[in-house]
Amino acid sequence: MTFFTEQPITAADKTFFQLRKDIVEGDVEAGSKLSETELSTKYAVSRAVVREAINRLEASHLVERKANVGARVVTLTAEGLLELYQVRESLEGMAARLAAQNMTDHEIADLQLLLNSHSDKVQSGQTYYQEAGDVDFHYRIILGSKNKHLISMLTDGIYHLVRMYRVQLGMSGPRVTTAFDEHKHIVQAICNRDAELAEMLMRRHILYSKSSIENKLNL
Amino acid sequence: MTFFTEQPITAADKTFFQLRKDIVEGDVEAGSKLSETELSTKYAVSRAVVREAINRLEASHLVERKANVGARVVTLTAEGLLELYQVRESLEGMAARLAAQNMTDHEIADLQLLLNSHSDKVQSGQTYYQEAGDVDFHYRIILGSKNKHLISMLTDGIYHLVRMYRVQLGMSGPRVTTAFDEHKHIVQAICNRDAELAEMLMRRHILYSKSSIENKLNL
DNA sequence: TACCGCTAAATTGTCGACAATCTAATGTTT
DNA sequence: AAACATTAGATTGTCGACAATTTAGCGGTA
Repeated sequence: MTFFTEQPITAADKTFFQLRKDIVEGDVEAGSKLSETELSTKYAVSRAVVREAINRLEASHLVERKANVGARVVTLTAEGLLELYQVRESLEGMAARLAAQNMTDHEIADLQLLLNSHSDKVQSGQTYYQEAGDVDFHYRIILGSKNKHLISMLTDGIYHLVRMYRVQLGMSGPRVTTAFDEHKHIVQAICNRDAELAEMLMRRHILYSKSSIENKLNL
Repeated sequence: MTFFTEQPITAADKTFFQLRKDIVEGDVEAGSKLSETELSTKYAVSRAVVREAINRLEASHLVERKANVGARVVTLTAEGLLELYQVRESLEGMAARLAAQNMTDHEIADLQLLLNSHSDKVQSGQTYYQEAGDVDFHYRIILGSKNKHLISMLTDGIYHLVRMYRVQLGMSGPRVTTAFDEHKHIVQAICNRDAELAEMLMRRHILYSKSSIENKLNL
């Protein structure tokens, strides 16, 4: 998932996006070492751009780096999932609250349209589009918060990690049917400009989402 | 303020820390352009390490970068301050809640010792150490949350920006006397393992802190 | 005068080579 | 045999040079 707003300019951009995709989708194994020379031949660029890409991945918390030693892809653990969803619950709850205050009427109307299109797809059983739709839904609310730091922390940092857990633990999409109703209620709260309710519903929604993953993992 | 846990290894580390300090303390003006060649001569390193330092500063949200154009130090605005404290309130509130759950008894005892030493200094009117003490206080609670993502977001990202606002807007330290009492109550809540209260008190504490800055700025 | 294209200077992006550091294997000593 | 020192290989860190892009100034044209 490369968010539609960000498009690569330099070679370092392209390498970063590609490498991030490969990591999130598991083509580069979790926990594996990232050799700079190896990657530079693999992606046909110089070591300098690979280094820049790795630096950005480190800032995204997708790899960990030690000076004079190298970078490794993060490993997925149950504690990591717990910590991740703790901050996600707090941040996205806040995003929903701010979105209820700051989204324009037009943006809210668009959000409802998005939800309706999802409704059609859910009823016709197209689970394939569900994940992208879910990401899109959350993404719009995050942007709707209009808070630069919040947006950056979630879209640059947290979200790709969330996706990494989802993809690699074999959850093609979130709980399809029930999650849709939760989305609906959140949008309703935002539409009513009920900030506190929107936050609470979003927090609960993410809590459910975490439980769903945990159950499938029998942690 | 360079946190005591992080010590520079490579030249890029040193340059990053130095440049961050210069930006936060205003020696490099807010909004000014960061010329790579200029900085490389100034700090006596190659452009490559300057580029890496700038990349990290970008990840810290202290500079903004545009491809093929360059990097500029962020500008301080009233909206920026509002957005910053919104996320700070949420994140540090969360940190206090988790700290009440996850800090060891020993860590809590240490925190109380720190507070006592502050008490002495406040009574003897040593406002000079107040800011460092305040940072240290918040820093320990953040670490006490034991949540890797939360720690990283606050110490790597948010905190240096907060300090940049404080320093450049001429607030040598936070509201000395009243803030100390607030700290005391927060520690008390943590000591009682009262997570909800700790969160609430921390949020309020930060809210007051924001108001204090806003008043001094007559925004 | 205002607008457009062009050129030249300056700046950023990329590259390959060299230096510094770590790692692992080998050999040495107790 | 175990612990330590040494050394060779590989990997990361740093550097200066070149390529690509942007920016600003100049001249030309409507």
